[in-house]
Amino acid sequence: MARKIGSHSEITGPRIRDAALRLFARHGYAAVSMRQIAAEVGVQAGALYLYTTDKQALLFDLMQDHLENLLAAVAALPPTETPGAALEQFARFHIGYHLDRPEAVFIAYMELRSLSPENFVTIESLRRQYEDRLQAILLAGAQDGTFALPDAKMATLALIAMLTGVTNWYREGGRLSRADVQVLYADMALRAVRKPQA
Amino acid sequence: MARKIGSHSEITGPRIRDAALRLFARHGYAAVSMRQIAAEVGVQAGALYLYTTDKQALLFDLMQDHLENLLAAVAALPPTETPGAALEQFARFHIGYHLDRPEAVFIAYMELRSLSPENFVTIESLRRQYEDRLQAILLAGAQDGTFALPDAKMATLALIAMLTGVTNWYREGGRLSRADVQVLYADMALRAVRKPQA
DNA sequence: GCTTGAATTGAACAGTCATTCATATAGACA
DNA sequence: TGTCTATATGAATGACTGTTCAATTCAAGC
Repeated sequence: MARKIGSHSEITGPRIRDAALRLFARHGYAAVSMRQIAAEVGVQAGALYLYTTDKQALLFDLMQDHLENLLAAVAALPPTETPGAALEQFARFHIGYHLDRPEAVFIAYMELRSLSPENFVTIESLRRQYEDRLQAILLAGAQDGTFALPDAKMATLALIAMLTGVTNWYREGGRLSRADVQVLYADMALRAVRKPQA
Repeated sequence: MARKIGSHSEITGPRIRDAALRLFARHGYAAVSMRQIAAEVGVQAGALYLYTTDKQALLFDLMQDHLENLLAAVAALPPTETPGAALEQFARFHIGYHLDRPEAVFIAYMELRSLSPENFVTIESLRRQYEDRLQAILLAGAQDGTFALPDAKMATLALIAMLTGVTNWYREGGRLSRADVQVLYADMALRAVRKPQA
């Protein structure tokens, strides 16, 4: 059989990426075979190679797309008046964006070790760009006295770890709503770095 | 060749577990073959099966041992006077213990999905027992007014994610010493949950 | 109706996988 | 010195791996 009705490149391509995203997130890159991905799409394994050069490229493209979208989204946030407001905005954005894409987030943080060395460099640089946005907020707040930070880099990584951790347990329809979680995490983040009242 | 000088069960067994721990942490359970583990130990793949029933049991035993040791260690901490002191002690313990065993920690948090369903239940229960210790501290502090916690369970998970994140970036001999990191993280954890001065 | 070409198949390739087992070895004990 | 046995080998098993490619199918354009 060849081209079926409604089964063109524009459809199969995204479906392959969707399936790979889901399977990589659930079982891990190494544990997923090209045949499994193909089966999920309803296609033979050979057909995947019309849409990706190899398995590694499939992973890399997923991670790169995710991080570039993340960077574009954070860059499009409206300007804020104070470092405190900026941190709150960042925390809420981070939580919201990550809760919308748990699989992509999971892969981007967990499958770094599955990348080839060259691909790792590229992805790591994107990830650092994102971290730098938070770090800039923290540094601005340290300068104007809003925040008390013995070490800005460490605080950045600590906050990102805390905020990203939400994807480990949050379940739609659970006890807490998305808005609840956004408010509570933003609040914890602020308290963790804000200078105590003198 | 058979038994070499100084190569008995009591030596080979631990060496296999060490090699598996290191390789699983670096490349992931699915990406590591029994032959790689055997090669690391300097033995043929078949010999591994004198020490483990299969690859899954190897992973499970590593995780179970780690978590049981962790629980025993946290249970042996000296008693504290106040919830604030307890949280500080817990944070410092968590950081210190985890920095000492980055590989075991990494595996215990990352390879949950590689466990068989029955094994997952066992490991998940151990993990929850540990989280419950932190949650008990937070609840005690909420009760006596030390902490301000809209949601204790969420705060527990947020703090653990933050504290555990240290293993992602800490490197021996880097800019910050272990003691630095312990102090700074404990401080951030306390500030994140302590009731603001009225 | 015929040709073109994109989309897909399905078989094949050369490895690697976890696991098993008959066989061999060497240290311990008699 | 000879036997026993824990320890290990290395070959074999059958299944699965990522990837390639000639052959096939079918929708669209003339």
